[in-house]
Amino acid sequence: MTSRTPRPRERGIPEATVARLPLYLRALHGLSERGTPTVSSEELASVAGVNSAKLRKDLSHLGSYGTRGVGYDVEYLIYQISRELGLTQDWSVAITGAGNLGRALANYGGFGTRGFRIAALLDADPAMVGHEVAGLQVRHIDTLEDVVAKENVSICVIATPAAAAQGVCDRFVGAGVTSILNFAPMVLNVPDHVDVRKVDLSIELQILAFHEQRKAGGDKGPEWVGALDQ
Amino acid sequence: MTSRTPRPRERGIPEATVARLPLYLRALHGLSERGTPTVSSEELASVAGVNSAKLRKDLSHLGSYGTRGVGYDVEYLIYQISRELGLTQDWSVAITGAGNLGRALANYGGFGTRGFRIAALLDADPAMVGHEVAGLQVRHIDTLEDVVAKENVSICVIATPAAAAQGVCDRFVGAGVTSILNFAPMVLNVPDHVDVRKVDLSIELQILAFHEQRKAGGDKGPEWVGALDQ
DNA sequence: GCATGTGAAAGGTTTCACAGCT
DNA sequence: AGCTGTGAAACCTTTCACATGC
Repeated sequence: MTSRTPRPRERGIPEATVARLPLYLRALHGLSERGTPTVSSEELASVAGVNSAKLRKDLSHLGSYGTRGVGYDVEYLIYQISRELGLTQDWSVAITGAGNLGRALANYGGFGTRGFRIAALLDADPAMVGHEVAGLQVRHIDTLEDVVAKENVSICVIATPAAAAQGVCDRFVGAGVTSILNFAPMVLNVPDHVDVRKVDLSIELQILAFHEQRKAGGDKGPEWVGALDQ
Repeated sequence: MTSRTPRPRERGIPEATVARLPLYLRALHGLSERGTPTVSSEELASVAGVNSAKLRKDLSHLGSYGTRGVGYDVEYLIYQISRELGLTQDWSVAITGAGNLGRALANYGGFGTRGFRIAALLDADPAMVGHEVAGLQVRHIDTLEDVVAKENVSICVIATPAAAAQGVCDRFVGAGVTSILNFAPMVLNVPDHVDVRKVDLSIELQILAFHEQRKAGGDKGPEWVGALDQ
């Protein structure tokens, strides 16, 4: 606990901003492919689905990369955001669970592109081992520590059944992995220095159900709950 | 449209709270299965992975469902949260895209359980139509409007390639759907009264990469502060 | 005694509106 | 003129700490 932060005066980019940078990056790649040289905060914000004040404030945390009266240079901004996110290097990712979801993730195109490399797809089922998925041979979970060490894995994806998730997580953490993306519907227990992000389908559905119920119930006069920024 | 059960504070549950209610619900179901009759905010918070002050504040927005000096009745709280989230009724869900991801979602157990029913799995590929996935026959996307009307679909899941997502989205919105869960890596354009939530793998990875870079980039000091708290 | 429920404080995020630069 | 970058205001979320009630 007590993370004192003695002095590391890192450039503190707000979490909310970090979470939106990938969105801007994607929008910029789209503009880049269309050959657009510069873009205003208004245009970029519109493509990314946020408002322009928020976009400008977000970008201001990275530095002054725009030109007043003109806008932002698309390629330059792509580079700066990529660098900030750590995408100018490649990250090795190990996926655990070669079921429907694991295979879907392995096949996901955007996965293997810029910044990430799938180092391995692991599964506990011997019958699954050796099968080829997305150009990778499924390896047995027993090789986890080997894979992490040899492939220099620093990010892992857990796509196992809930019952197996904590065990797999512990092994990854023991092997030195400090970033985990968890698709299993459960809360993972990890030491403080490990980052966990979770993606939970049923939670998303339940949140939608809540708002849907509000709309259907439409009693008094409170206006729409409306879709906020995506 | 008739008399409703008067609720203490039906109005204005904060978004942040709504997003955590499913977490509490899952923790409570776990306790319920183990036969636990009551639980304190401290215990429940620990299982759900939040701190107790936050949990109490969250629950206070639903009403006063605890007993001072004792805690919360597990079954009663499950009911109250379920009702608040709109899970005491069943919601029909249509999934579009019978690729790897769509099949993974259709097979996802927690999906078909409490509160949600998969009404249809749609795909644009004629070769895919008719195949059985998770006890459902894949139907052609042309039947979208039919399915929404006949099955009373109010929530849809988009698991198509990015290029097809906006078109599918427009058709769902045109058919009257007002809640969308989007897995395609793009920003959907919808009218204000439609709710969109997005799940984006590459965004999650990029956020992890950002933090991973921070860890690696800081001074070399191994700040293994490994406090197994919580 | 003990744990909830809640004002108040602290911290974070979004929006506003305009100064400042091109 | 046009658009960025940014203090300040408004708003939202989390945490604190303790009065309240079983």
